[in-house]
Amino acid sequence: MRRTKEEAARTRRAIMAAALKTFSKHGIARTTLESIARAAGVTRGAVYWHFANKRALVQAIRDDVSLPLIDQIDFTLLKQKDVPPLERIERFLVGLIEAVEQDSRTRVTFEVMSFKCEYVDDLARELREYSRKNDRLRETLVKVYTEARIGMRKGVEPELAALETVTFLAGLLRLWLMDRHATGVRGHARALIATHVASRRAA
Amino acid sequence: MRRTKEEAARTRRAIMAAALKTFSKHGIARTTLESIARAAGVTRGAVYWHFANKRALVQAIRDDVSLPLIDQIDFTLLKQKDVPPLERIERFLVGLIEAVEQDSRTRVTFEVMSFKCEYVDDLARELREYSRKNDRLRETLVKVYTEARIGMRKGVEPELAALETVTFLAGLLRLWLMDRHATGVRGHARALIATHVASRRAA
DNA sequence: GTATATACAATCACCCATGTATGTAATAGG
DNA sequence: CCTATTACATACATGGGTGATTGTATATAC
Repeated sequence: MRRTKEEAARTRRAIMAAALKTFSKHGIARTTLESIARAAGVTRGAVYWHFANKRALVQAIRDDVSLPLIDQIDFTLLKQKDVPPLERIERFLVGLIEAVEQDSRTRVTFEVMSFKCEYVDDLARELREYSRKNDRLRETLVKVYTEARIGMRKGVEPELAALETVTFLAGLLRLWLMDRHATGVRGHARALIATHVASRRAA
Repeated sequence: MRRTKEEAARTRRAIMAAALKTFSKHGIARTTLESIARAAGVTRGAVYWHFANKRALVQAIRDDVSLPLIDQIDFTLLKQKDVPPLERIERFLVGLIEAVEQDSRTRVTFEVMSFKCEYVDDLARELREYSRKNDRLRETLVKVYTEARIGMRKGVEPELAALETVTFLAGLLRLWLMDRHATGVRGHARALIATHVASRRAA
């Protein structure tokens, strides 16, 4: 029963959505392609048609949220020259939190990648990529902090400040995702970000 | 061939060591009890004798490093009343980094728990426990920061400062563990910690 | 209009991990 | 010195997932 190209694209998205949901419930490793297919209302044949294997599926889901996010990051940090640099950094951090707050697909994908994924064998390279992304972000932040140096406290080196912001972001995202009942970081994310950025500002 | 109690304890430790090594290579999910047994020079019978199943093994490995670490934390932060509070916090952070730097068992265990473990089904409670540990650490830090208030910059609330330190620590550990080739955070951990604590100090 | 590629479904063969049950030798306890 | 328990090894039963193959109806291209 061959479907229209449009219908095929829809089943592809349905498989990805079902996979994400199942990954979130049972983790990537314990999720079988059969269960994904069932959740998507298709058979394993369809899954294997659209994706070579589970790893390719994971990759597709991952890219689906991370690629547009990266574009947005570069835009916020580098292109908005009319916004003062420190405020650009604050907006960037707030923007990321808002992304996971508002878009459930982004949030759940991050949850899966953070807590329900074993970075091993073939997936180990994903971790290295993540590391490189962090490094590129750090370099970008160095530029922005250098640009902002006039309004910053003395003794704050752009390199260290950038590294600390990357560190802060990594921890913030992790704790935000872990705080399911909003008793900890979730309620204070914006205040935390404000404090973090404010600690660079000159008095 | 029944062994002495001492020998039995040794095989138990050998199994845990072999398991940790294999978990680190292939992740928890893809590691079979058979491969652990082989790596430890025993059979699956021995593994099942000492541990009910894989989950119990993971739990044992985890507790083996985290329990003594927690004791040390409380001591450093609360008992050392002769050390000024902000310095206690710095020592605490440095102490954790030194623990993962110097003890390979601690380091690899953290690596496995951070990047090679899916927190799902039965293991989901481990994540909640980790969350609670973070929360207790936050409360402890609130006390220390309150004690340190005299020497701190104005406008720095103990609650937010504590939350930010927990956030910083989570990110620091994660990035430190990810930085396998010591090109990023690993070389600057102490400087980062110093900067973080310094950002609370009054000028 | 027909051929071919598409978008799946259905079936098959295989391996592999788990849990449990049983065997066994030595040791610790009395 | 004797017995029950310990500390494993060995053997067995079972289920479940994967990848590949085959089948098939229908778009789509020509």
